[in-house]
Amino acid sequence: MKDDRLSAQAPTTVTDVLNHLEASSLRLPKRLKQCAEFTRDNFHLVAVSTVSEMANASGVAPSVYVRFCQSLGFSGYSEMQTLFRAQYADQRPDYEARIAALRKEGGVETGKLMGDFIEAGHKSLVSLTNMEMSEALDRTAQGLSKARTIHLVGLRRAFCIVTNLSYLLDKLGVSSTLHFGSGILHSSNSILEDDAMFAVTYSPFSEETLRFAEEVHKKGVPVFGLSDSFACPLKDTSQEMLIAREDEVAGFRALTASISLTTALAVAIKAAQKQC
Amino acid sequence: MKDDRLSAQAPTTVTDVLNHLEASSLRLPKRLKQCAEFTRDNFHLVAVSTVSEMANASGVAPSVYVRFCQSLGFSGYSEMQTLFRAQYADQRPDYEARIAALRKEGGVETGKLMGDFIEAGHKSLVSLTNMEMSEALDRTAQGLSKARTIHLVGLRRAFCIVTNLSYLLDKLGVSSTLHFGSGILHSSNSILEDDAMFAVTYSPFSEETLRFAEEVHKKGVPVFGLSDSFACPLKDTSQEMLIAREDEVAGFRALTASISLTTALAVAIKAAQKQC
DNA sequence: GAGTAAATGGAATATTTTTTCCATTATTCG
DNA sequence: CGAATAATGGAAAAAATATTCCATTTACTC
Repeated sequence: MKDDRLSAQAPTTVTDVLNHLEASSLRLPKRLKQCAEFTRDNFHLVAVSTVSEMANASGVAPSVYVRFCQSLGFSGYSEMQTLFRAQYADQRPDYEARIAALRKEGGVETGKLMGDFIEAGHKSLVSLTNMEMSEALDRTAQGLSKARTIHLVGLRRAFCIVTNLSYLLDKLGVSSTLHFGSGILHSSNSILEDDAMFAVTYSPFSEETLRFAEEVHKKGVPVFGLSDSFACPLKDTSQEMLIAREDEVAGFRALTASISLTTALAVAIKAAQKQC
Repeated sequence: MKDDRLSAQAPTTVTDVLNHLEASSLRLPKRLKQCAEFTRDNFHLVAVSTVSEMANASGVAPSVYVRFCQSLGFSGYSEMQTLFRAQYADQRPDYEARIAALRKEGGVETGKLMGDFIEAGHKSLVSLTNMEMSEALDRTAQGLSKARTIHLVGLRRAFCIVTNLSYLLDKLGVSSTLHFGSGILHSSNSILEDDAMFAVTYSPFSEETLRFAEEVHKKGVPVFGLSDSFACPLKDTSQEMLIAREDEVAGFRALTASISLTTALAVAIKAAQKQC
């Protein structure tokens, strides 16, 4: 608004928009400021909301929200929304065009790669969204919260997940033990009856993890599992099974859904402990 | 279509829809099958696309796509889209209502928690989407691909990320060393001039990681950094800096964006090596 | 404190999007 | 092979959504 040269041309990336909001929100009039603040804090809603929804949520009239978009340099809400929607779409024509330059300079088309992984991440998160999993997470948290110590097991790809869980539980003051390295099976003596186990394994499932879980299960210790598929044999030894289906890019799967799920799990365990 | 009782009432979760698609897609007529298949593979697009877009992408007329939605039990496309959009929105009225039951039974409101982390995940991924980061990732991959061995450093929260990267690089046949535990500083003798370092630290930044990176940098070894903020002191010692801003839920941050970014990085490094 | 400029909200309009309808084409079954 | 049923695509109608316009309010300047 202050600088017409800047606002005359629309931002070309989401980050541009956010930076712009950060910079200009101070000297904006009341209602436009409300738009700027709400949008800054909830920018992920632009792609899936109508102007009216954004305007209501910001506490302003739809016409004001449109004017807000225009003050950012867009022709209106639709144009801004298109930018925010672009990242979800397979076809990113604009994006592709801009990447072309990179490719010519001998780049490895990394931009496309990152876009693909981001898209896969969104997909993984969407498929994580469902009631049954919420309820399973709740029961898992309840079960694990009763344990004296939670034994964390996961090898190879899954190791990163239990590593993260171990850090979080430690920070939250929940007692846990991280099992790793070869010969984890031999450590089953250290697991007592009032403990619990959280085992993670992805397809192709780790024999070692499965056998460890089985052994512990036979001792009467409750086992809780996380995997990427319902076909995981952990379901036979687990009291409760969490599934995080991860979308793949060129044969590689980022653990996006798993890390969100287990972070939520850590907080839920703590919450469940507090309640007792 | 075959069973009117089933299709008469709309699915209430995204997973319901996907399961339904899985089950019924075989015996569907040609065009509806196209809709089912495209939607199954690209369900994340429903929230951000118009019928025409979905129809075009499926290779059918808009009217056919609407009929497809109706065959799933929805009144039309709009109703189906509302379901897919719900998970992005702060206000999940329907969802909340269903969770209420859980809460009463003494649950810890875990369902809400998981929803919050999923939403935060989407947000983190959205803010990761921008050109500059794509280009920085590309340069980082190029730089690291030239190293004899990549030294991975990250403590506490960041450890999970380097752990994952270590696994991926190993699987890809790229030489790397994972540094961990106390006294990592002493291991700097093992880092040679034609190596490179990838250091990860999140706010509040780990002194140990920063000093390690600095020391290695002084030896003339290229350092590449990943953090959650531009304020990270790693930028002074790093040749290139990657930023993954993570959204928080109740003071906790899931490493959603970081894990997507580093998974893409691993693949990009391999791609860069192949090219030389 | 009056006059001017900017900001605002609601209503009217324009545009886009969804949905229904129907004529045409394909498929199934006798 | 022909009749009946189902499926399809295009176009018209309906609905929802975005945008503009303007009267009113608010803030600022002198």
